[in-house]
Amino acid sequence: MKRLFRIENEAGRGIVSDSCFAERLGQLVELTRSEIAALERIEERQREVKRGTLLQRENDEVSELFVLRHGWVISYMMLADGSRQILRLHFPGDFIGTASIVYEQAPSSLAAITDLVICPFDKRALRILYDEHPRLAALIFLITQAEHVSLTDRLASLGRTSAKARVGALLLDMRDRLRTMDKDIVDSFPLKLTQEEIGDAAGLTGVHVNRMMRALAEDGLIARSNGNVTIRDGEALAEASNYVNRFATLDLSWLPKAR
Amino acid sequence: MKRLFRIENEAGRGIVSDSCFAERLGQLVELTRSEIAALERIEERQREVKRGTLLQRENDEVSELFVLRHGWVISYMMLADGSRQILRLHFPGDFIGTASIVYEQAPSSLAAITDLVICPFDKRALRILYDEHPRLAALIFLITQAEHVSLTDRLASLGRTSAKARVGALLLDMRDRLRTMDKDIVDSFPLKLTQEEIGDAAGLTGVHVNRMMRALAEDGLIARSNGNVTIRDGEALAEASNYVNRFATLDLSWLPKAR
DNA sequence: CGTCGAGTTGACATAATTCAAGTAAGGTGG
DNA sequence: CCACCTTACTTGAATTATGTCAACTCGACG
Repeated sequence: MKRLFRIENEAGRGIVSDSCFAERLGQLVELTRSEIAALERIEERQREVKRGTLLQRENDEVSELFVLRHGWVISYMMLADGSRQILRLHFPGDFIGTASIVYEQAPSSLAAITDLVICPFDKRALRILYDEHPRLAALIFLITQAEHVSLTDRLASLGRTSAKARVGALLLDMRDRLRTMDKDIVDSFPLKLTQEEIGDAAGLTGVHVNRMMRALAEDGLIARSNGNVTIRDGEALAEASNYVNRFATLDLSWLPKAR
Repeated sequence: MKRLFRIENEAGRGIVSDSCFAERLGQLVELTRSEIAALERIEERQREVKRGTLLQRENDEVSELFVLRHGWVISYMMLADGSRQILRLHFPGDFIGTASIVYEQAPSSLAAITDLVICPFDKRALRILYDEHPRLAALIFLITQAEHVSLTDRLASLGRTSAKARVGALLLDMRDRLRTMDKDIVDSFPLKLTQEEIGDAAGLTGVHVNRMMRALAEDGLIARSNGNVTIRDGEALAEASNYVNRFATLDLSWLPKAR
């Protein structure tokens, strides 16, 4: 039997239902029974995906978006000269593929960095939410707006900060976002990306990422050991990297009433 | 008497009502009478703003968003070292300040590059749209998603393209976006930004922007005369700058029915 | 007529890339 | 279980793109 009501677990999060969407949206507000039922109805069966798989290819037709349940995903664009820009790292709980809501052809590719579990959702189902569960539609809007602001921070990072700062900001962002879903993570986490991938995210070469991570380690700001990164002085690193954690305070006050 | 029905004017756009919002959303779909009435009800009186005014200051409390009716606005962030990243240029028809929907404190500043006319709108009114006019809420979502994809293109531009390409892409973006609202603009437009401002948008210094614009002119891709820019070979410039016009095709098929 | 902001240009400094070579680590087949 | 192969990481030297600093021009404006 599905658990339909919010239960506080040790992490302080509500476990709401088997639905990924309900799980994600339930982090922000307490969902009603009818909202949960609606989400379960429109959600397709969850799918397992092997590491390295391309979930979505740039310019291909798409009509699905996903909630990522387990694993890491990157979204990226390829440029004419063969270089790659990683637009976003996606962690468990994230909405992915939301750009396909607006375009029939995907503006970016999505690739599985690790084995995944994803929950697909046809974008046409959004209409049902807008018609019958306005609060859920508003929550999805709200999440995508927070993503927007986060992207804005990255733009400033690439446009106006040093290589060292860009790498530092990326690491802090990873730590904070992983921590929201997994309270076991405090300051250490497995860095599942290659240095080249970090470079493609930060607008640098892999070689230079290597030097910058070394430099950060020498400064005592981070430590590395067999694939794990530890933030040793988060305050100083945030200061040096111009990093702000945007996850603190979302304004939910304007949301419509639940139905 | 207000004109409530869509009328095709010489530019092929529907003139819908005195409401800025209705005007903007009416570009995408044919609005119903009740939708227009709802927009007019929640929209505050339009406001004139002098060039140079700060509409919104980073970290200040905000609860309004705007539609820009006339003039140019920039949104930007300041970094700790005093450098500035311009996040977005805003032209007539744009929604501005949408990030404040999610946060109580503004994540970025908004400044008037020219004299403006803006139409303010309290974010709490969004609730009314979600409750009573789902299609309008969905349209706003759709517009912000298109903005998101556009930001994504800029990220790739800053992260992975040369200074010349960044300046080229910025100029093409300006041309295309100005053209959507003003059909008189074909390939020439007044460049109301200083070279330093262009630099702050492209992640470059003003001095280097100067050199790159000169280089683009020498290549025959653009021409400049007393504050105006002309795109002389848009195809070649787009090619060289890795620029794609994303305005072509928004997918409206999933929108809920009008009320 | 003088001042001020913006654009222009040159010389020099520096950050990041490129190229190249070598090392460590993990996975696979015999 | 070892030998091999591949992939990622590391490091140095040379190169290039972009930034910095400083001086000069030009036009707008009071």
